[in-house]
Amino acid sequence: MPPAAGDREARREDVSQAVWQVLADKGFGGLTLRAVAAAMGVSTGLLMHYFPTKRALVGHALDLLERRTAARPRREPPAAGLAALRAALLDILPLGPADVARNRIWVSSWDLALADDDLGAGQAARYTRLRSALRAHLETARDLGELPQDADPERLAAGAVAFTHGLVVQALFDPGRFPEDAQVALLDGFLSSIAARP
Amino acid sequence: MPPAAGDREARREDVSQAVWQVLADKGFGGLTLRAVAAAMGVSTGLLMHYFPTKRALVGHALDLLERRTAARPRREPPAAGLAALRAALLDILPLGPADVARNRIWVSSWDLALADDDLGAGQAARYTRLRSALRAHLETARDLGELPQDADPERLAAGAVAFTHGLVVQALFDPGRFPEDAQVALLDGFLSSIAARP
DNA sequence: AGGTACGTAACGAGCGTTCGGTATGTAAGG
DNA sequence: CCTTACATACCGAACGCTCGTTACGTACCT
Repeated sequence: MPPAAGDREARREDVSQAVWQVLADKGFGGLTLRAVAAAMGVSTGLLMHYFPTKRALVGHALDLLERRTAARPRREPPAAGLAALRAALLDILPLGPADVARNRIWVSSWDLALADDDLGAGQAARYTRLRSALRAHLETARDLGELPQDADPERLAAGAVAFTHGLVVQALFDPGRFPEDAQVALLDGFLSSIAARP
Repeated sequence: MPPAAGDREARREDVSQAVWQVLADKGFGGLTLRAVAAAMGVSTGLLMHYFPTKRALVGHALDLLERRTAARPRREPPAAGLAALRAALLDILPLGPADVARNRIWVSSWDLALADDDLGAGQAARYTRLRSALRAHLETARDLGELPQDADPERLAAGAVAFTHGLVVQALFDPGRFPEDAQVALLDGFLSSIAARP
């Protein structure tokens, strides 16, 4: 049996965490193997021991970030429909330091994703998945009478994604102007604007 | 008198255009002086003749892109208020190839801007300027009765910027799913959702 | 013993930048 | 009008550095 067998995947996760740290700090322009190794206090040789190439190392870090994001603790939706949509969107916004770092990494990755067909397709697929998850909440909301009966859930889902991610970008660049309560107020304003009015 | 005096700034613009071309094609990760020189069919020596450093070259290209964007021909607002807001937002969306390239460059620049304090502050200032331009239209719209009387123009401006730029990002990654008419339909849906209802 | 887990050192490529050289033009001197 | 002087415009090669990657050595575990 190889020594410390089960640790191998754990080490790869450690490396990915260091990648996240460097990315959140310096962006993709400053992401070098030496910087990642320095962030871990190890040598670049270790990195190449666990990943065949830099691309694989970055790919694993982004994949793992997505899986961790999907599996992270979420807000309990207090009710179905619009309340659940609100909870899902609040989970996206950069309201805490961890969310800021996560969003920063995704926004930074767009430069690479727009130039690399594979990564670009992955990003597009992520958006499609997000829209269909939100669409479920919007369909429920419509059936509950929280939306106009003629509302188009797919279009509203795309709009909700647009609004939320556009807010993410503004908040990342100007956190002073978009503190937690300002982001929540903007989101609530958007949600009440799409809601059916009495 | 120096020979061909007035041409100097024109050459710097030529270089900046080549920078745009490389950025739209390969992103910041592929932006090298050799790539820019190759796109112009000149040597890297020429680039250093007109710019002291790569950072200055990139800075000039982004500055010039912003000025060109501000001075580009715009849609005639058919009326004041919401119609003017609609025209302004349509001018932002990637509805044609030129707008796609321009937006692609800005989105790509976010990786650099999030890591560089100067560029980040510039991006934040751009957002502030855009919001206040849109706020003017929203104030007019409110005064015209197109919005609820208690509408908050600054908050709505931030929301409109968020919606529009979030849509830009989705459209860049999935142009097949967001053709021109889909983007316009989404925008019109957003605008009618914030409008006062009869 | 032998395979795993590293560290250390080095390689070749590509980067931003520097340097010397050449061509071209204007400006001044005779 | 021709010559000299000098700045500008640009090229091609090269420098020093950093990058991703490779090769090799060593310690440890089984």
